[in-house]
Amino acid sequence: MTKREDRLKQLEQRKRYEPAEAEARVWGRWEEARAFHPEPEGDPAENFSIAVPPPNVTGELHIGHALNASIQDVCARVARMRGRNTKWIYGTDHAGIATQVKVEQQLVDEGTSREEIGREAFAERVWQWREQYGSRITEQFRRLGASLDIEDERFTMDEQYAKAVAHVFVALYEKGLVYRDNYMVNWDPGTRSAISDLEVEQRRVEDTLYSIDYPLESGAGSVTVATVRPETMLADTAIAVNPDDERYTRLVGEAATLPLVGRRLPIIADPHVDPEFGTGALKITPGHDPNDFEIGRRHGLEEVNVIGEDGLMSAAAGERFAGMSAEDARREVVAALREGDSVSGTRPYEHDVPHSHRSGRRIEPLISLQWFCDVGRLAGPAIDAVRDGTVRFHPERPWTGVYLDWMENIRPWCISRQLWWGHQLPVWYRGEERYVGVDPPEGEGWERDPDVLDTWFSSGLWPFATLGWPERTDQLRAFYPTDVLSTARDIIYLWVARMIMFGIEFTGSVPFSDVNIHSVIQAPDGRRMSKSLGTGIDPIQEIDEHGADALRFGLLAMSSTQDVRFSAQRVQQGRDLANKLWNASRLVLLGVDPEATADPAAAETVEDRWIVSRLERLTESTSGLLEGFELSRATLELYDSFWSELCDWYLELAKPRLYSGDNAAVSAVLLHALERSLALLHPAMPFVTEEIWSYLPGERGLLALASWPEADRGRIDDDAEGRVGRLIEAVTELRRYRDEVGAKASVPIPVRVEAHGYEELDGQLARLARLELAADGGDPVAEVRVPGGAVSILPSEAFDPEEARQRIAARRAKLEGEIERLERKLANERFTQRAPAEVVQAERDKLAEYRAALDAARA
RNA sequence: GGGCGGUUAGCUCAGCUGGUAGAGCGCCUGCCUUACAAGCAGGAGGUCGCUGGUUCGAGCCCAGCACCGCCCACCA
Repeated sequence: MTKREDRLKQLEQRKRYEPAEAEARVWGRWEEARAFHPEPEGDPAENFSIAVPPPNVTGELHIGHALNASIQDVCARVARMRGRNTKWIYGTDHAGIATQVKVEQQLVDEGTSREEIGREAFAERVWQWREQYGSRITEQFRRLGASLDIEDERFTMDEQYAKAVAHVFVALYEKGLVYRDNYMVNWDPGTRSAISDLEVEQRRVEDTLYSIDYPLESGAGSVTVATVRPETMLADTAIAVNPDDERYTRLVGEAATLPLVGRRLPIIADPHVDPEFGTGALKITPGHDPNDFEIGRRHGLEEVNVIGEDGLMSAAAGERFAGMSAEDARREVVAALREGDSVSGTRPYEHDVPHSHRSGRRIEPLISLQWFCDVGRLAGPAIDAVRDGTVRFHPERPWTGVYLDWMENIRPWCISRQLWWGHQLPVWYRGEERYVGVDPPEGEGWERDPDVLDTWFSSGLWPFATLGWPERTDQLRAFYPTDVLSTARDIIYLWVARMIMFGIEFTGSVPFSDVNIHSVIQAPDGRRMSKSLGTGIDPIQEIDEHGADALRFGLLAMSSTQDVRFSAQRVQQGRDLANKLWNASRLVLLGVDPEATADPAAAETVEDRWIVSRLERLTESTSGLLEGFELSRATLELYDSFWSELCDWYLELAKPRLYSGDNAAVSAVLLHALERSLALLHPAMPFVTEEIWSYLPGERGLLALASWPEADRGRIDDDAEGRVGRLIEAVTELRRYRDEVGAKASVPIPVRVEAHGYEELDGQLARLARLELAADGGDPVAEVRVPGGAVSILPSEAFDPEEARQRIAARRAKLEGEIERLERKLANERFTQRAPAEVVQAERDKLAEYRAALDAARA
């Protein structure tokens, strides 16, 4: 037995596609060939590169990662097949807060804490954690078939990467774009760190709104203010009213006395105050409220801090309250005010309150000494790049607008974090001296700033820092700028915008030209998919059950431009398609002439020309859809064409010739159709297509490295498409007739074809519709309209004539209804006069067709 | 408070520049037809959220309303 015969025997025995077994083997072949590891040759214009959004090192692949990986893999595989030197940049993110929290939890479980073991030991623990779990996500990407350059893995805390981060910080500092300032920040009591505006989320909260009377200094009564946070009154430094509020005009310039504290509070006028709210008088607490902070700076007010970074009341709160938690202080302050009879009212009050996205704790606005990045000055070129199309969002609407709106109103970014895991600031202090530099300062006595950078600061450098920037490496020269970035919408501001800003600022070019924003996949019941809710779906489990190709197909098919619910049926559809591909391939490969090779030019019949033509159209359309990132449409169209056209029609049409002695031509066409289908489906379903590819005759390399088909318009054949199209319609009509009149499946019906256009196809018509062609045979008992005429049904025992009569009556009724509708439409002068001539003509043609059909149905 | 998106067959979703609605799954009927029962053939099922408007003609355009969801926002 030759090797080839052995392979075919194997194929014959494998009646089902078993993904688990095939996938491991196929991955091995790719890896052995180092198919996804490019050499840094050529230039970015001819090469293709795409940087994966780096997952958290300690994380696991979730369904969103799986979708995004499928999308990026389609892009990478198509580019690779097009012969472009393709690099899909791989790596993970140190994910400051998220990782630190996990490791801290581990320490707590061991009965210790990060404070106890110290900063250095803590960092070591995190690195250990990474060693332990860092490879898990890589393995998961493998299972999915993602053609990442896994050999060349990066990590945002790598030494080289850290150097890039420090370099950027220092450069921005030297330009004055990074600075240290005492400013109001979002303090997260949970992580005990400042966080940026983007890490804050609003939550609906039930509070109590207290009305408090502040006596006027003049002794002439009091001013009543409203607050949900009475404990902050201890830090009040003014009372503000609206300048147009006539009730208070007289009081502006006077002062009130702060109860419990005795501080003198000037009464000031500021347009921020809404006269409609409460009494129209607002207590101003510049130290603990972002609005009041702004008002305070406008009016040069004193900034008092009564709540510390530990969440406890500070000494400035006074002896009575110092050391209490803010919550305790609230109760005590209210009690004290009540003693003084200063509380004039309370009412329940529901409003939005900022919370930490990370810890879930209520944000404590504080004035704190932090580092900021003046992104406003980096935004200009990043806005222009999107405006002029250098960077394009897909879909363009609404994301271009979303991006631009945010960028145009961008505010300073607080970049320092009071954490231990992350890029420590390259800043040192010695007394009043400050040193900022990539390398540590010379000399004794320098102390390094303990803060680390916001994780998104380092992520913002991802597309170029992964390639070795700021060194001018071969990788950078070959693959930067990258081509595509794909992500969900939730990190457009956090990540995408910052990459564009940093990319332009530091490399002089945008980091990518196309940004694909994909769906967010929700749980099947419409809730958010999340581990804590128990609504998550594990992609690896899906792969175990249905295969990677099935999951990939399902995800690509279900995603679109809007959020979608996870659809198990789509995954199943993918599994079915993989199996269908497998079995259709068995039919072809086991039946084909052993000497044959794929050749569309071998087409000898109209149906051969038809499938060749259809495949060219499919090729053209698939390429177009993929270029426009319409992956869902592309995937579903491929499914439909392969299943309905190639399998349901062409394979059935080809069978008689395939099984005849003279099957050389049909073999060549079948192999062509199979090769073309495998190539087009490979980016979406790489495993099964690669597996089948290995069974094709002849010496051939990997499908992953084969060339992407280019549509040949010269092979598009309108005549063949028209004729086979009519054949399909006729067969369907006749099958429906058979079914309706209850003809037994196994008994052919005698007929006489009285239609033109079936010259080379009447044999196929008879076979597929199970007819017996007769030249004569007496008077027909019925007629079935088919394109180009009718098929007369001759008397036989194949069905019940009464059934047939009823069917004809029903058909006549339907046709009469249609005719009436069209007649009415065409009698309407406003339609015939105003509608375009071709539309009117089309309606007339349709009417004529229906009338002819009705006429024929009289038989 | 501002903005964006959704509402189409029992379920999940398509529907490009307006010309009498599509897919998968599910359902019904008939088939183990030698690639595939994870299959084949046929079928039923929709007043396209509501109300107006523009148009010869609206799922598609305009206005308003209802419900659902998301994003942004410094009214205590």
